[in-house]
Amino acid sequence: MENRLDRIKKQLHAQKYKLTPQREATVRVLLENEADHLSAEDVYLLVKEKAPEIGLATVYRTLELLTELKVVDKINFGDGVSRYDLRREGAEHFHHHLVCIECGAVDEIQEDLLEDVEKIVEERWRFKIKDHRLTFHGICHRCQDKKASEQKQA
Amino acid sequence: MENRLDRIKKQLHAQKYKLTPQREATVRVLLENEADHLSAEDVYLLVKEKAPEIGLATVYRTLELLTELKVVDKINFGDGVSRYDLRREGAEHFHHHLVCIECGAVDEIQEDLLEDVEKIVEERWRFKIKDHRLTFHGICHRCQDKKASEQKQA
DNA sequence: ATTCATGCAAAATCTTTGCACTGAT
DNA sequence: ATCAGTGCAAAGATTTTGCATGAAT
Repeated sequence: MENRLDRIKKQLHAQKYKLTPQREATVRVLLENEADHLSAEDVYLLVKEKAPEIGLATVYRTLELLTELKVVDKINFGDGVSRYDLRREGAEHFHHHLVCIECGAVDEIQEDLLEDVEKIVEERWRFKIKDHRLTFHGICHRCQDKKASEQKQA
Repeated sequence: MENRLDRIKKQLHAQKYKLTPQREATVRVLLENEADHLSAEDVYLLVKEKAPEIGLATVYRTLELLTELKVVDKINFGDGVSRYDLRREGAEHFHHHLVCIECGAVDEIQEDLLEDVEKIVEERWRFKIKDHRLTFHGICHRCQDKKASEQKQA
């Protein structure tokens, strides 16, 4: 964990930004909640637990900065808010998401899976791909199981 | 064009909704600007040209209704606004988008391309896919050409 | 009459901005 | 002394909601 924080610190320094206590607290929250997909408000509340003096605007500014540096990716699942997701280290591309329309859970797919598709798109549409967003909406395995056992009950 | 309007009318009636003049004007705007990716505000301004008495709230309510009926898809390219995109008739899945980070143009890919990927996701993650969103961010062929000719100039 | 839909304005959200202030170089 | 970074409050932008009115059955 410390390693990743240090690495992020270096990324900031490389662009002449400082890792202030507020920024560090924000990054720590992101690292500690990597599996979640926190909104700015979510991050704010979590940071506030450890550093109560921080302002929401600072969180927004930090998240914007981290997005610029590609430390996090800003995503939108269609509810009204932006969410922030840490990039995995060494990940070439942004990972994909599975959004469950029953329970709202968001699972991640780290595998690329799009290599072939991207090759086709680059060739056939002559489009130079820099980034992508892929989200599937459907029913997660947990909700499928739950339904199946409910069927059995009846 | 009339055919599609009629078909949408039937979809509304099937769910006990009426195609009011305001809704019809909104649908017409969507049909006439199918290539674009209009925000609610965009739609509102275009509808207003033909039916100046319409209110913005009605446009929002109509777009929400059309989204529910899967006549349009609501998408978000990361700027702060939702955009509304007509589903192609007979299209099994929502189409994909190419967003140019230079000029902002949004091109569409009607081809599915994801069949193999979806099969893998359904099997390996046991996720029942109902819908998807795939957007590539990069440089469109027009901007690539522009850059190339500028290079030649210099 | 009843019901659904509308227009308008107000409210609710989410996000950004202005500004005075602080802290590190 | 400078300058990036911060907190707070205000402003902005987008979207939703309440309510009186209007249209259609």
